Amino acid sequence: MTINTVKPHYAQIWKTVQLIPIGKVACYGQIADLAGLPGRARLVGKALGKVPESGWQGKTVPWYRVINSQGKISFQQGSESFERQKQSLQDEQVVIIGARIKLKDFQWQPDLTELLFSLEY
DNA sequence: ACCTTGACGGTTC
DNA sequence: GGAACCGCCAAGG
Repeated sequence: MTINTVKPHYAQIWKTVQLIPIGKVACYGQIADLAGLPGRARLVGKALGKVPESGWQGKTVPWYRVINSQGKISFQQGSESFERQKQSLQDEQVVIIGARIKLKDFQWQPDLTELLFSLEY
C-alpha cells in the first residue's frame, strides 16, 4: 500500500487510529474529531473497512479499538467480524459484556499536547 | 454529473 | 436500555 493510492481522509483516519493505546477504545465520532473531520463518524467506519491488512506506513492499524458512541461493537452480534473484534479486545484485557464496553473505564482520553506532536499539525 | 452506500451520532419518544 | 428518524458527505459506481 503506497501513499499515492490512498484517499487523504483515509490516511488521516488510519493515522489517528494508530494512536489509540493498547487496552483502550475510541468512538467513531471521537476519531473523526481528532482526525480533523468533525461530524464525519460514518467516514471513519468506511475508512476502517478499507484498512490494509498489511498495515499502514509500517505500523498496524488497530481498527478493532474503535466502537460506537454507545460503547458497543458495531458489527452484528454473532457475525465473524464481531467475534474477531471482541476477541482482539479481550486479548488486550478490555472487558466486554455482550457487545457492550464500559466507556467510563476503557475509553481513550488523549493528552492534547501529545496529539499536537503525533499528528504533526 | 447523479445516485446509493455507510463498522455513525444526536434527538426524541 | 432501545427503536425510529434524520442529518452528515466522501467514495465508488
